Amino acid sequence: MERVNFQAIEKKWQDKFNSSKLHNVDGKKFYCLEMFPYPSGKIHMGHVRNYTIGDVIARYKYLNGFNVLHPMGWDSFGLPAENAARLNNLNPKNWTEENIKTMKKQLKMLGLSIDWDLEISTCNKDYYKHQQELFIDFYNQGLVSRKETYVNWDPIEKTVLANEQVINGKGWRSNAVVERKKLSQWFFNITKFSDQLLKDLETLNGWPEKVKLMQKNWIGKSIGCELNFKIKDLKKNLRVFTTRPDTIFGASFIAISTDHPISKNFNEKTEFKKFLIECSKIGTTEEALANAEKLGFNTELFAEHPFIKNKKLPIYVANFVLMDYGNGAIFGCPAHDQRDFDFAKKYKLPITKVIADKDNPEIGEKMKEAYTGAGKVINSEFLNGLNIEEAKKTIISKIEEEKIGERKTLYRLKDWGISRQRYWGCPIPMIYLEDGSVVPVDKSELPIVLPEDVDLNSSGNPLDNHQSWKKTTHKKTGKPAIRETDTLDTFVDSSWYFLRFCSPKNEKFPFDKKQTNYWMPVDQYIGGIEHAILHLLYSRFFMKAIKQTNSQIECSEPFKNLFTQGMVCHETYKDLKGNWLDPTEVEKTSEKEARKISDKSRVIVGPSESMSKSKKNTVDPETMIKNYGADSVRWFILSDSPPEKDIQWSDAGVVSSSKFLQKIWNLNESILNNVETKIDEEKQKSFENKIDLSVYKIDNAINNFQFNVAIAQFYEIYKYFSNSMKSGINNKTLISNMIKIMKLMIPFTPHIAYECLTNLNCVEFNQWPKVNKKIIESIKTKMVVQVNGKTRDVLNVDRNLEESQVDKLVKKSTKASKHMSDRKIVRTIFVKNKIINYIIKN
RNA sequence: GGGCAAGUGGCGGAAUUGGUAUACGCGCUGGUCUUAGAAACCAGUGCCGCAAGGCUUAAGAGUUCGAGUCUCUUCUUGCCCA
Repeated sequence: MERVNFQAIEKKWQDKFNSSKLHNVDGKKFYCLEMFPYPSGKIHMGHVRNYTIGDVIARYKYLNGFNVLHPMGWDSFGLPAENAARLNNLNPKNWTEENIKTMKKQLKMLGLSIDWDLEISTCNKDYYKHQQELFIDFYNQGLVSRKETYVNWDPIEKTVLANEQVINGKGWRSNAVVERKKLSQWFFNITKFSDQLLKDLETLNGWPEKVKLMQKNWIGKSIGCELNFKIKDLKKNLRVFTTRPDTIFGASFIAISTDHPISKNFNEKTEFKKFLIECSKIGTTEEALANAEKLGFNTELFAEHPFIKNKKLPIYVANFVLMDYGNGAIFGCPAHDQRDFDFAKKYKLPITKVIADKDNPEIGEKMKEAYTGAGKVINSEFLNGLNIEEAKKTIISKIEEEKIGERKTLYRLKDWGISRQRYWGCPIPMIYLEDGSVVPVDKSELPIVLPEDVDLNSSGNPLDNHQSWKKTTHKKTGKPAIRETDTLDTFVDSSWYFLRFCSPKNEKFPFDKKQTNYWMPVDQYIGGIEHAILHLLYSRFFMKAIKQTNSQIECSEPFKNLFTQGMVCHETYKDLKGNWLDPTEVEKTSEKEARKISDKSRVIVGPSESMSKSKKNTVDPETMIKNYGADSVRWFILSDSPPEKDIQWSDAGVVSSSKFLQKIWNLNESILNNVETKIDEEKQKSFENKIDLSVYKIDNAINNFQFNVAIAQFYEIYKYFSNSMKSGINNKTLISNMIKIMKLMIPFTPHIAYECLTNLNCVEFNQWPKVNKKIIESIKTKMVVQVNGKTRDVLNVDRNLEESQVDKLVKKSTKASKHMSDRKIVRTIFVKNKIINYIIKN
């Protein structure tokens, strides 16, 4: 048999793929989109997985008559370009463009069905010009604001990070401990859409529940109320927010944040200064505060309980109260909040139980921990006997009645800080006038182009250092002005790229309304779970903000269906000195053992982890494609695990994929050279039925994103097909059924599939085999025969037989009847086409 | 600490959604071919048992004619949030 020349076949078909589109003009539209890559240099296996999954869907939909949009672009602004440029003394633009060139070539090697005419790159001024326009639109709609705030300052990247970019108190990219710094920053007012972003999650039926839940928690809606506590000594009211107004009778102290205005009164006291130093040692993240020991400073002030006469609550400044949530003040109810409980124990404050706990009757100081479960209200005068929800309603009405507070909904979601003190990003189109006011630049002056002659080696923001670029004039007045030198967070770039793909060449507008309304929303979006919150939430915000600024856009949710694929993992290797080793430096000697190829020294085999450069456990896709062919790589990455789960990369797996494709190739060859034996009508019919059943199963599997299951079907059908070759089936039938199978393979391994189809003289390639439901209905089915719930026989019967017919067949078979012998049948359970179960008595 | 997933052979995993548990692939074992190896092909491969048969989906209980699937308890792992 001839060996497949993967490289030659792939080259031939890729030339065709690159100039063809998945357009069926009469078909229903289908927008298939994978998260676009950051052009870091080379593609990695994660990209291969992501884009292969997308390609299967795009090709599948196309073959089924859909008019498919399948674009690709580059998320090309960002810090790595700046860092790399500095290291190599290059311009970030050149570095980025080189990477794009390489990666585009690599993506093409995979045989993806991408329409490269739609390619966009966010660092291109043709793209960011429109982004600046959108920024101005948002500004005019009141969706942009400038605020002086504490920011998360990354000391390594020398930039501001969004809250979401701080992970465990460290920068998401640099891993440096984040500092607190006060700066004036630009914000998108995403919180104006908090409720809508939350509510519309319910309409996203095609999203994984997990992602929706994560977004819901991130938005963090909590319903509660604000209420005033009188402080007699200061002749002031202290306003607190609580989600548990039902526990008001259990209040035993008040705690305020260190940044609360009242705390400022103690700034001069040495005791308080000491306390502040103690607090600052703990750090600023919510996590650190939650885990830290609860610390308090007694102000020796007292607040009056609003419902218990003469009850005075001591006011503490506490380290676990945050100024930017609610009002920076809470009432402490130790019996029903663990933090309050810890605090009360430490400062010997009273603990009053106001919700009955059936399982733990202890009260007061005898309680071992706070009780946060359900129960009836006790010790609470007019609230007694109510459940928590009823009590909340009652107490809030009472509070509103007495005009000491009101119902209030609070969100955890914060406005989106978008200012970055970096060079390689989209310039913010704002200017500062001499009178101190800040205005947008005139739209006719867009784009505000990034200068290329910048000094990246001096410290600080290169744009701020660029004197001639900074200086400009205000178009309206002709007066001198200074440009904003911050650039936009790169998450802004990726928050609307999917809209730009609908009309990427439109010079006048960010997007053509007609095209956008036709293609949007994205029918299938595919990407990593790591973007479950940030990117997806920002994109949803953008869609809503754009709909608000542009009434002609109809879409309000950008992604109809979302699929989040798992990561690609590989074993990790270390030498005896503890240095990471690349898989290419290592040879496996057994399941758990390996040695270094160079000096045969022992290698420590570590657990399989997500591929990363730092652990050196990466596998280069290009090498794999060159060794085994793109189809083999695609086949393997789809076959070994369900796409939503992590996959273990295995070289043996790719080898076996490529072997299987070779077998498919051989099977095609032998069909073409087959010498017919005597035709057996019966066998021929059951052969055709079996293939039809496979069409159905594979079609089903693709629809459910079970590519691994679909591929298992291909293995089965291959075995069946090659075993049936010599058993009385005519050549015409063999060829027409092989054509069906090859068409089914197009989405998975397009090159070899199209090549085989050509060899089989297939006329119409691009049509998915019809799932023949009638034939599937007529195929014999297996009937399970059980006695007392235990399977005793399996009968191959016609479909839709009635109980009596099946019963006759069972009685004929000895296998099952011997288990019943002469014993009495008490009951028979019959499920059509599935099972018959006899219940017998001894 | 809270929330959400998940736990099936030596490994990755499948199970028509309550109806034959272990499909398919990897690995392993034996065989054919070959001077040898590789490749290819054939057969076997959950456990106990000569067999008939019995047992088996993290552990334990429950619902059901029937449970990997539903309910409860416990354990373990992963992810997210704090």
